[in-house]
Amino acid sequence: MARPREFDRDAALKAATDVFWSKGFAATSTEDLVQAMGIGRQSFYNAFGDKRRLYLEALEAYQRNATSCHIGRLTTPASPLDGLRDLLVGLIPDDDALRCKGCLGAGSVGEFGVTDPELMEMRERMIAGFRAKVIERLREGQRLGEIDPEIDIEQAASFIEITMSGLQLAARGGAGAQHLHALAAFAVERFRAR
Amino acid sequence: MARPREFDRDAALKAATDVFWSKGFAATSTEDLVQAMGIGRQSFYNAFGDKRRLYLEALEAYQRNATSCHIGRLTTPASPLDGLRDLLVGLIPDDDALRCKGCLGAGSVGEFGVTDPELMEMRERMIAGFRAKVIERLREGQRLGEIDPEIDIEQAASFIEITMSGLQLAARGGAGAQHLHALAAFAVERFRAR
DNA sequence: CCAATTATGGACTGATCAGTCAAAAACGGA
DNA sequence: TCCGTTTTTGACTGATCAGTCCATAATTGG
Repeated sequence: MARPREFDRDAALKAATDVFWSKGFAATSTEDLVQAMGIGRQSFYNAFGDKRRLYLEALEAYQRNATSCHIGRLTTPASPLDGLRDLLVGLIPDDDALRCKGCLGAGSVGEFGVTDPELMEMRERMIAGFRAKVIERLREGQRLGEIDPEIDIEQAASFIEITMSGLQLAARGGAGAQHLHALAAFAVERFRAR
Repeated sequence: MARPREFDRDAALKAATDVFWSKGFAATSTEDLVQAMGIGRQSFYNAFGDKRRLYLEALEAYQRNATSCHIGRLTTPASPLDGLRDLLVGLIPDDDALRCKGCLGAGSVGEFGVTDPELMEMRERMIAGFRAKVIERLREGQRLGEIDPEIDIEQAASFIEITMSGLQLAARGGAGAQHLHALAAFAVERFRAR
């Protein structure tokens, strides 16, 4: 029907995601973006709307992928406690350049806080399914006697969430992989029944 | 000798701190700042250098004050575990508007990551004394039998640090005061000897 | 091969950015 | 009172911001 686009939309989105991930929304210019994406300015606006829409789309895709990876690590091991440990340890890449980018989702919370309703809605939507899986695994852990039976599951789930945030912010701040891996294991160990 | 300045430098710094705290560095314009500080543009540059220097000065004062408050709460109670709980619970203001600003220090880590050596140096300088106090209190807790003797103190201190970050990021994201207070208590309870 | 449609490249927009300049104003010391 | 020093005020700078316009190019269905 018409001229097809010359660039790979997904690849461009990925490139844009990396820029937002490293620099945040406000510090990223549209010039930064079109440069990194390797496309023209008009193609940018044609394909992605505007800077804000692109950010939302990048964040959504990032979160969807991240959540899926998290759930994979959480649910793969036979032992629930192992699953929780894999979840937390897996947040922290060994590669320095990657690790010190932190988490785009956490960055978004830090940058926008409660000021953007659309972002808050996205966060809630993304967290719900993940949290349910964590709760499931925690219950299983208690049933198997791995996890302290006196622990409140809902609170434990929230605790896992803030531990994830804390780890990711520490990673963004330059903390070492080994240190953070040990810390992740330490956190999970606090749940073990004795 | 010369014309004295008409505005209160400390008050202006406080006003600027609030803007950076709410909006972050990049999203704050110098116009925002002079507006909030209630001073003229040239007075701004005379008294504070430039936007970046002002940010550094605001962050330094903020951190110094915050750290001092943290140490106060940590060390006041007779029981080390109570001190640790007061430390974490005290991070979370009841006032919604204040709480959802989160922590300027955490915001700075999120915004700049490892990209700014001067900020990293400041972070390390600020954390050192505080961390020492936490370690002291943890040791005391173990000596008194309040804290699980099998816990590694260095890791526990790091764990307290990332829990603080996690709580503050959650607060910035809009989490409720009651919820976060309970979570703070939950985290400390993971240390208790049984 | 033409018409309709979409993509592309590059110039362009007004707004806002951080920071500066120059002149007037306000003070203390002589 | 007048001088030297600093603050204040408001206009101004070039750069960069996000986003648009338009002419040209490439494609497919008819």
